[in-house]
Amino acid sequence: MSKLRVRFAPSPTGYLHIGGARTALFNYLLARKEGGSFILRIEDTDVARSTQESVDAILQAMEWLGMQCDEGPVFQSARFDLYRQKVRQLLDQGLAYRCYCTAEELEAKREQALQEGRKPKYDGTCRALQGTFSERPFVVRFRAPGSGATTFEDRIKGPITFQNEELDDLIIQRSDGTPTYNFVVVVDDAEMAISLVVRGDDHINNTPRQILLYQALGYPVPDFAHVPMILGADKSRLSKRHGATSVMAYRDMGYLPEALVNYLVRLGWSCGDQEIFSMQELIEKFSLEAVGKSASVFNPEKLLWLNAHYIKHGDSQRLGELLTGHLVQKGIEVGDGPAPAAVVDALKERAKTLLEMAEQAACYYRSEVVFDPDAAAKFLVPALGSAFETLLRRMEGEGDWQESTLERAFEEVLHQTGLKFGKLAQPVRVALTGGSAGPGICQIMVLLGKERTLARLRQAIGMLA
RNA sequence: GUCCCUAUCGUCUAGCCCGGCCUAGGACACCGGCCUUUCACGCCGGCGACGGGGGUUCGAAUCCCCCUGGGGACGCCA
Repeated sequence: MSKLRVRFAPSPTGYLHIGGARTALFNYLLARKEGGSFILRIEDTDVARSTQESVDAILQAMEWLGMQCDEGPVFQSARFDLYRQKVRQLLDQGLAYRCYCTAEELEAKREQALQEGRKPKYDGTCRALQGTFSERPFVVRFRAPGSGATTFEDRIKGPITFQNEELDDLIIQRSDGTPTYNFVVVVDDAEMAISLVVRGDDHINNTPRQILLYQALGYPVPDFAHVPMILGADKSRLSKRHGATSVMAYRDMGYLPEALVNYLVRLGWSCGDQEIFSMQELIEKFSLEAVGKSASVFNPEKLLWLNAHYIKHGDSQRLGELLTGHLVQKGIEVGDGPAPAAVVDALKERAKTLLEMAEQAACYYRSEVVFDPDAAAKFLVPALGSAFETLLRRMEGEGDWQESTLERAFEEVLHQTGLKFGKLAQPVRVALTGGSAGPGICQIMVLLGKERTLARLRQAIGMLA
């Protein structure tokens, strides 16, 4: 059996979409599992809409997700000679013909057909034109068979058949001389020896036309696997109005790539009851046989849960570096504050995203405490004045600033003041962080360090008076 | 309108191919409880589905047909 060759072929007309990322992932996983090749091809035949920024954005997103390709990126815009030659070949063999109908005429016919309830396919006006030369601009159409049927065995959906009469003579070369998608995708997949095409199931309708083209060009037909779409909560095609659809937007919102990868692959694919998969495990366990046939709804809540899981179990050092990035984004310098990794250790249980964690972490780095008005009003009450004084004095004299020691010191203060733990801890938490939620009170003091802890205690005493 | 795909809890899904083990399993969310120094984490429990109708069969979530619902395509976009 020959080696598996798969590809991901995005068009550079925007950022990498969540759906595209999942398709790419399926391809990547298969290639790695089978020891095959994963090829990246940039489909930029629409010169007007393709941009370098989009190419960069796609590359960046793929790298972030951890997918590296074995070949490419191959740019279709650099292969126009090849396509032109193939168009020539079909023309010479009479398998394609020139069509002089204008875009306006076609549009009018299409609308009329749709209105009359007919299928809006090309009526074949220029099909029989022979040896007629005209100076008018023309497109090249593929001469599709008008009868018979085209069948293929989809690796996910099973056998699919189309009656050829449903297909029309599609345009393979535009009037400006550039080739169109359905043509180049066939030429490239064949020339690049792609053995399996894994793509979104919105391409199912294109498949029979493409198979006909493979045959006309004398190429072997590859296997196909059409992956179901991702829908929004209202079951319509996933779009911006359902939330972020850009892969990189998730990074900016504080998601970990492993969480997105895990979520995306599990969406439409499963392996028993297992929910958590590392990339390595996915490579071992992924298979097209276990991919579902129906579309699935994108569920942000579950992605969030996975993200929380990976934050909880991730390496603190690495997470600390990522957290620093988010802190800087918020205009907060980490310079003289606690080590980010230590902050991560204190907060990893209570943040679902790194962005959330950055918000919770801000108070350990800012020089000024930002008080939550409700919390301050409730806990920073005058009656606590003397207890705070006692605590301040005890802490001023503490030479061993670490959690276990501070806990003993705190206990002493409780004993002296006769207060229950919660009665003092909560107000102190507000004094130290500005809010009423967070890590253990002594853990906070350690993060803050002696100097800042004392300063904030003094500030609070000032507020109580 | 035509063609194609599809159909198990609100959502992701297991089971379906090889009918009985399914009084349909897991996960997210939600609700309740436990733990607790706050917020979380964690743990325990609960709620909750085979779209409808016909067949086939001793027996169907599982096989067949129809209907309905949902999605996609019908571009000189990809």
